[in-house]
Amino acid sequence: MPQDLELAKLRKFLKLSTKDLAQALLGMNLCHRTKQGPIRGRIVETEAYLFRGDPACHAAQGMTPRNAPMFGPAGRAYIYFIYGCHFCFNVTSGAEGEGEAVLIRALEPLDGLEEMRRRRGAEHLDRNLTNGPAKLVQALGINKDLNTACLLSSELKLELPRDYKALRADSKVVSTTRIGISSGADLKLRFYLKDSIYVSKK
DNA sequence: GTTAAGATCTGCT
DNA sequence: GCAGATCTTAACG
Repeated sequence: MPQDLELAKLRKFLKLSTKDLAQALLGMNLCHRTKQGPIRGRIVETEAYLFRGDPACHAAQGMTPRNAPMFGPAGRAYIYFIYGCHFCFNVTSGAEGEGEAVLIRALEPLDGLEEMRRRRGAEHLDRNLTNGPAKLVQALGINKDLNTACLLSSELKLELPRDYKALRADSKVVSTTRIGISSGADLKLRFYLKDSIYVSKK
């Protein structure tokens, strides 16, 4: 697909509501172009965090220095540090001024597997390289410098694969409650591709 | 200035 | 299955 057409389609996706975008992102690719070559994975699991009615959202109490990217335009990176040792990566979403984002929770490794293994340290099964929000950040070499980066034009990009439509036609999307939160625990805002073996948890 | 909680992962039992 | 690692953020005094 010509690049400008792909960009136009991606921009359309970014106008979706956060909940719809969280589902639409399943089957898209995330690619980090590093000095060691591209590291790429297909998104298989996401969670939506909403500005209104969602106490688990980082932006639920309004804008702070940390969550400011969530209030900016859709399609940027929101990267934060958690538990003293991990980073998580989100795609900002929703209208400007509304603090919303989609947490990317798991990828299916596609390219740069050697580099992923190196970055993850130990000898890992392929499915253990990127089946968790902090794991995929580590595998792709995403760092805080990429916070607020545009995901259509920076070294870290969303891609619409050629087989996106076909893949989505074949794959069922499951929605469940989100992982690792205590407030807003009843909201079914986690989505994953049903048959993927690369999700963080069934 | 101090404090408590946190959208996790790993290794050990 | 559970505890420990490890530190930023934001709320509170």
